[in-house]
Amino acid sequence: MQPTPEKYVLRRSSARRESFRIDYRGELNAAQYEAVVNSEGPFLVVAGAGTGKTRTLVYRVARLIESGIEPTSILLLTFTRKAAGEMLRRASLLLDGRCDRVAGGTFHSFANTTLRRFGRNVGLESNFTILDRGDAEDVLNLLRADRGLDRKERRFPRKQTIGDIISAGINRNTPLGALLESDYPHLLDHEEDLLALASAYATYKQDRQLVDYDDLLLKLRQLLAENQATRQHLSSVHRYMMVDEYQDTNLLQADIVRLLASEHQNIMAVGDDAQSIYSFRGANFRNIMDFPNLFPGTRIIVLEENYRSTQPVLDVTNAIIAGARERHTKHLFSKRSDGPSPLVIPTPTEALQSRFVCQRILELREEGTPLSDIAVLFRSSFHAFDLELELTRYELPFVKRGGFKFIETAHVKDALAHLRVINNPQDTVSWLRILLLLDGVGPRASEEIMRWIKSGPDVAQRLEAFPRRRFTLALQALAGLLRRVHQQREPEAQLEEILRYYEPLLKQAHADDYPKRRKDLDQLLTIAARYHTLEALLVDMALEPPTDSVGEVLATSPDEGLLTLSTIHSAKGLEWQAVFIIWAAEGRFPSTYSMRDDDIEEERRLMYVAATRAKRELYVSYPIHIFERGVGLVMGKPSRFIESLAPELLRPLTIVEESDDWTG
DNA sequence: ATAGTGGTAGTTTTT
DNA sequence: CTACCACTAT
Repeated sequence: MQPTPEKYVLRRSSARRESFRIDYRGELNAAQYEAVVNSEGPFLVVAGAGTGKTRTLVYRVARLIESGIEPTSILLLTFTRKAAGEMLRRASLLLDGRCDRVAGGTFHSFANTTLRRFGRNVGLESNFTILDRGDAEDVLNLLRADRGLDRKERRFPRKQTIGDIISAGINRNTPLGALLESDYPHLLDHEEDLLALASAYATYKQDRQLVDYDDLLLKLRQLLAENQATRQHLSSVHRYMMVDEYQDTNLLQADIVRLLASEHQNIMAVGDDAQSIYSFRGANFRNIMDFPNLFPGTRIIVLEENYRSTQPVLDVTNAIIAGARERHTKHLFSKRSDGPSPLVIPTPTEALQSRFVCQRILELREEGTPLSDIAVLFRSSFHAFDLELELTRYELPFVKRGGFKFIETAHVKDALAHLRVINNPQDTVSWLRILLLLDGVGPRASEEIMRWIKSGPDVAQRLEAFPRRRFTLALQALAGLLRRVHQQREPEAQLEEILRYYEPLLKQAHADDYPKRRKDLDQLLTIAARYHTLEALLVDMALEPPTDSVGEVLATSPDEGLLTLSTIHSAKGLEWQAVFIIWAAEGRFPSTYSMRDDDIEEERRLMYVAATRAKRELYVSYPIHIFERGVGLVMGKPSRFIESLAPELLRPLTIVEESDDWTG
């Protein structure tokens, strides 16, 4: 063991300290200030909802740069890339354009760029392909069939379940056997097959330069753990690290953080245990409390003054979280005491719930709240279907975030598959998609063709030379396409070639709804036009696919901003003047699928996240009569999270329909 | 080996 | 409602 030399830190002279352009002391409260001006060593900032967490991070970035630190040596890991971009944009406004040069993004996007550069050390070429969840399931399905597991007497779990299990094992750092015992005891019979399948899956990907979401993190950790030189290099490059939303990171991500900070320990984690809502991705709200164990000597800063919401709103959110089984760490308070009482609105039916929301939004707009400052939040994407129709009738323009992803529709995946094999000819997942589109080609023939093209360098040439006459015409057309695409430089032009080839196939397969699908492809073309390399396009489609879908009335009123409809998960970190939470009914929220103890606790935190999005007005509604498919009309019960709240906190509002006759 | 049909079970949240 | 399975006809 080498003795580590003791360090003596030279402080910046006070003359230098006076020269900061930003008045940090004046613009931040004491706790925020402490988090902003301390740059050396590990910090944990426990920041309640609306306590200026983002503000703190933004000012800290500015402060670091103003202190003379190279922007590129700062790494800001956030939950979405959008969040990182937003923060850096704000920092740039605050200070100057240097802030744009800060490295920022999600764990996954950071892993992606790092592995493209240094992945060779863990067996990855720079052109690896990222599999999304659907692709991963396709592979699992294939392997399951190969092993005859689909034909067993005792039914083997569905591909989605298999994917869940394998992914959970990785993200929770738990061996499959233990995981089955604790979470899937009914599948213990299949333990051996599942283990074999998991390892076959890993080999399959490794052999073809395929990487799923979990692999991005797994390989990055492996790289950092096994390759000392790379770890030291990366750690020295990223001398100042910040991790946002730490409560939603998992053990694998914690490992990565620990390794990345190994050279300097300059790491600030920011989060709120009460807002941990991603356990299905392996996050555990206790992880954030483990941070000081990961980094001995961690200083903890707690932000408790809420700047977002009025006290009446906070009283409700505090009451919601007070019902949690485990105590959380903070009690929020606000200086904004004025404001209307939050309301709970039982509506006779779902249709009336939608009408109530629309009508109240119209009133809010007349009272001067722009649509862009109003949001409707829900547990699950489909809860908003009825409301979407009603909003269209009321001509209220909206964006919907979360839920449906056009990237996952079959036709978009088909088109992208053609681009993907250009980038990585070993991408058999995409080859399979492409080949199955051809007339008379099924799984067997695809398999044969893929084997055939693998054994030669020029794919197009091999396709044309495939010996079975039956497929010659189709394969020649495909080969021609590949050649034309290769001649194009811009992703947009490449995609145009592909669509010219793919359109007839699409028309044939989906004669009925062809126009609708064609519109999605036009959308894809518009997106592709924003990119100048194929790789960048494909990476973004995998890691940050477009999730906003815009309501149809958009065209009529582009200027006045859009109302936001959002799942609560996608609303994380955002805020609005007025927030509606719909479908706050037992069975929907909490969802029927989340009735186990741990799950219920997370559902409660989810309700907390939803309610804390509101600055001033909060409306919680649920239908009394619910039409349940297959069952008929049932009585809706208010969500347990709001039912127990005192009427002084959450004032009940009764819906009365205007009667038709005016006689009386 | 593939394509088409008919019946049935499952139906959240996201990188 | 749709994705998935089993089955049948080509």
